[in-house]
Amino acid sequence: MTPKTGDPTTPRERYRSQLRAEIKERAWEQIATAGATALSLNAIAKQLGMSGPALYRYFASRDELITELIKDAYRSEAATVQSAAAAGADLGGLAHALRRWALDDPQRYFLIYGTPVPGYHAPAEVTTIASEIMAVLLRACEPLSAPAPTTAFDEHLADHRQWDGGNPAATPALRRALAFWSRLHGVLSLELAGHYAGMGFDPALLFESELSSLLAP
Amino acid sequence: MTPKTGDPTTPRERYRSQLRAEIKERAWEQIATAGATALSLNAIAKQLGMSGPALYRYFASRDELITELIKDAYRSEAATVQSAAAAGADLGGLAHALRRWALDDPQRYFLIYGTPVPGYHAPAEVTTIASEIMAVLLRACEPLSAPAPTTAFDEHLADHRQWDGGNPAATPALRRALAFWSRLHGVLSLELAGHYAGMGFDPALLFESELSSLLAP
DNA sequence: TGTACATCAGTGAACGCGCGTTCACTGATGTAC
DNA sequence: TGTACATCAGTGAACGCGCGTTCACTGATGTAC
Repeated sequence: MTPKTGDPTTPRERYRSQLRAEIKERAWEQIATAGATALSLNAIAKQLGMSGPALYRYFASRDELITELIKDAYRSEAATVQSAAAAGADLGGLAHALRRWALDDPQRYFLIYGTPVPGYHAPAEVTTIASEIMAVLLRACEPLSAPAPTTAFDEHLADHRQWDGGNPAATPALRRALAFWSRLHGVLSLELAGHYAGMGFDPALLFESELSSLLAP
Repeated sequence: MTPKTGDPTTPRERYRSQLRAEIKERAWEQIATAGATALSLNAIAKQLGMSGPALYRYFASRDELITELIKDAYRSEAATVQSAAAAGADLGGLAHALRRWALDDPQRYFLIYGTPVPGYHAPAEVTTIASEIMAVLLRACEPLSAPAPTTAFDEHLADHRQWDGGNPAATPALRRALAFWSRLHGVLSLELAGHYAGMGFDPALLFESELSSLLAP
């Protein structure tokens, strides 16, 4: 009957992880409102109706909180793409899932893909998750690979593929996955930052146009 | 002999604009080192060997300084693309010029294309410069437009082109310019933010690959 | 079931910091006669 | 050319602010016998 050590089901531990989650939620709200650099522990505490120092029971420092948020952002992106793939989505389906994920919370998107902070190094776990995401994209690219002429970039890739985790994919699939990833972020980052705003067309249609350029070249 | 009012050649005025320029230079150095949000007037003043309040002779506030830096960033991008075009560069030449411009100072790139600050609205001049840049890209796209089949996005663009300043370009050229712009920023933003870092291939070759996808589809 | 003790959440005061910005003032530079 | 005045750059003190973080402490919750 006695819970094992570390079992997260004792009342105290449930309360702890619940409050941790609540702190993160408020942090996301703040980031959405004023950007990640404006995130303040004291402000979060005030919103939760408690004093600033109380948060130190749950996060060792402001930096640890932000690191946790970054990890969560990566995890949610990975979960999005993985569950879409599990539901049988093809490359186009993944693209739409990723777009929805990005539009759902632009500041979460920018926490990963926005302006890098000089000197900041992401935790190791992030690299792992990023390559899991790439692996899903890569798998979705394989069935599309036609026997197209090999490019100079293909040859380069054949010699430099530290990133596919020993995936036996052909280099045309690698190239397509990289193009997919890049074009996707091209449209998304410009759209989310508002750079299409004055132009009057619907970014969704540009997204579709870029997507179709990837599905059958 | 008496200089006209506002003539920037009196010693005092030359000194003024020189010191303004020096302040901006230090500001760029700070941004490159610690990011734009860490920019501090007091720190700049200290680097220049003067007291903090002295800077208020040259900029009304921290916000005005940052706005000025953003404008300068846009101006330097426009100058880059315009002088390349004036030197006879085609679309590929413009792409390389833009890439060089971005790599030359990543934080300057991110000041324009990085994480947007919620609530911040760029000054009107910026919109003007942005559309000048697009106009150059558009002109470079026109000679490339083949009589390809019209897409759904083409039709949409035909009805929504507030952004080309009355340019009579055909919609295929518009579409190509938008794809060019988006793919360019896709590769550049991912590269400059270090997202290709763990992958081991040369981003320059991916850039070339993406570029060639635009030149002759 | 009740008592004695350990664990832990949260508080309030305090520290030191650096920030943007204002203000009255000094001293040098330029202008007018 | 020299004197009287206006302009303007830069200083140092000061204000108020909010930040992250530490520390000793209170009071509630859980644990052991």
